[in-house]
Amino acid sequence: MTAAGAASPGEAEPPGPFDPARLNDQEQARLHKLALLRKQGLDPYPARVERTHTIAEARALEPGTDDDAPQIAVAGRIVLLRDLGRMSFAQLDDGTGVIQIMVRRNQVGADWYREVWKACVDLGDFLSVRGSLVLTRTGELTVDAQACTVAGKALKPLPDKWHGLQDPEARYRRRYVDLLANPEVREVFRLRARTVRSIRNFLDDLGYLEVETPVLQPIYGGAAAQPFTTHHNQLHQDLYLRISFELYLKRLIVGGLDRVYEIGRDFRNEGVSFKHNPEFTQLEFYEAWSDYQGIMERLEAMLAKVAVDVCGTTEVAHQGRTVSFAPPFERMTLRDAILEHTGLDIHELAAEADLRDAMRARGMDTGDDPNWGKLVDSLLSRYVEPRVTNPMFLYEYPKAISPFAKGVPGEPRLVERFELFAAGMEVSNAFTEINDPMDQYQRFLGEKFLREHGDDEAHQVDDDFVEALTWGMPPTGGCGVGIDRLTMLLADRPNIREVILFPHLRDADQG
RNA sequence: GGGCCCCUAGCUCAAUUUGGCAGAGCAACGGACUUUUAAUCCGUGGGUUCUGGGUUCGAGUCCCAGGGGGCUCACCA
Repeated sequence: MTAAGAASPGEAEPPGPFDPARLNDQEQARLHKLALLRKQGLDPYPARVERTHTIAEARALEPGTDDDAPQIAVAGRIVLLRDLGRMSFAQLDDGTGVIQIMVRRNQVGADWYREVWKACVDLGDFLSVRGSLVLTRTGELTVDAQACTVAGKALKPLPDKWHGLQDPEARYRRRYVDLLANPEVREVFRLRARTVRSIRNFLDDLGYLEVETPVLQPIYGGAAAQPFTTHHNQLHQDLYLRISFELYLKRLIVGGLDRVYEIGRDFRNEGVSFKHNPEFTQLEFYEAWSDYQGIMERLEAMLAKVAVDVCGTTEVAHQGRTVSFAPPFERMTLRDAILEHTGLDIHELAAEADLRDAMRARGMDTGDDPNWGKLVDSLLSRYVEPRVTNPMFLYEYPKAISPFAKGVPGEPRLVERFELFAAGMEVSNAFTEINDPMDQYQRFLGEKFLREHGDDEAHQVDDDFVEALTWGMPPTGGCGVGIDRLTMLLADRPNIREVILFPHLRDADQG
């Protein structure tokens, strides 16, 4: 860091976070112990300490007695501490596991035991312990300490050792406390990482190329959503944070990269809910010489493999239900699904006024939906989506809400598109991509019309993308998958904030 | 954004129904204990009851306003 005294801190320095007046009794006690360690010439924050084995490695060793016991050094955070006269038991956690240590006065020396161990070491501190790996009388694998070193003093008390940290707000705002106090939370994020790795392996093995496309975009598109806006000062250019990768990935298909995918962050300037965070992680993959049927099979195979890689089975427990990722997934047209759940036939009710009247006649709220497509979308998300448990493909979508999907031959109102639903959520959205530049241009004009008539999620015209298509694009299928939601499913979490390390929250400042 | 619920010690929670000394467990501090397993036992300290107003002799509790969070509806993926 900066040279000491560079800013000439004097007595006028504000007290800061270590002002005893701002600390509770426990924090003051720890601060005092920190000073006590230093007074004894011990560094509470050494750069390195002895460690021969991770705790997981140590647990795999065969313990001994006396002379034949393995001599090891482990290190970790003290998560449990029991004093027992002139000895103590503690448990260390290093992220690979937990192991018990035994600190005996006769072994470590009476002075050290009294002046350091009893006087300065707290629950929550990091510690390095060298000693023999033995079994205690009750058969617990234990490091019988010969020597200990404080490896990182904690100045805050640990949350309740039994209940951990429960308050959701505290858990999200200080995720590090959540992670250190609630080991099962660490597992969620390990599972999330395995999920992403499994997806990468699946696509890589199929010859897909992983790419990265711009997050800052002059024209946003590829989904129906409101963007975050930002500005490039030097270039005097307004920019948007991407709401999807779609239009850039398809430019790569034009360029001859026949199988591409990207895993990254999308940003949508909209409400938050149990399944919505303003920034979220999306997978999009595009495959030339495929179509929405081919993509359906790809996705089915991918999710079945991911479920097995991550959960060891295709039958995944989620919130008291079982979600089966065993292929083939159920397939149903969107029309049939809506018909089944609402009794409304969107093919018959093909005019906005007719559909709106029919919905109102059934007491359904059609409030803010500005057009026919949005009404269909409402029926789907309100009456179909919540009722789907096992993965189900709904296919053949209205052209009116699908500006990038190719039309179904002979069905002027339908496009070759599907969405995958599971556990009451939309998990994926895919279609046969439009490769006819004139068709795409007409779709953009249609979006422009909607935009001018009150649909502020309708697309901007992206002339540059249309031009890309004029250079020729092969028949292509493409797909987007919500990684956070998939993780919710696989990790059996009820809420997207449980699978995002630092979910978005309001400012904590008080007014 | 709407509706409902919540915010009390470092943590987990009581006390709110019916306004009357703000409590327990863990953690901390002092003590006992050399094989514990959420160790046990004895003792001690610890509070801006989210914030600001109001009603009242008296407010954690009732009323108003604000902040944050949760659930839910709307919207989106």
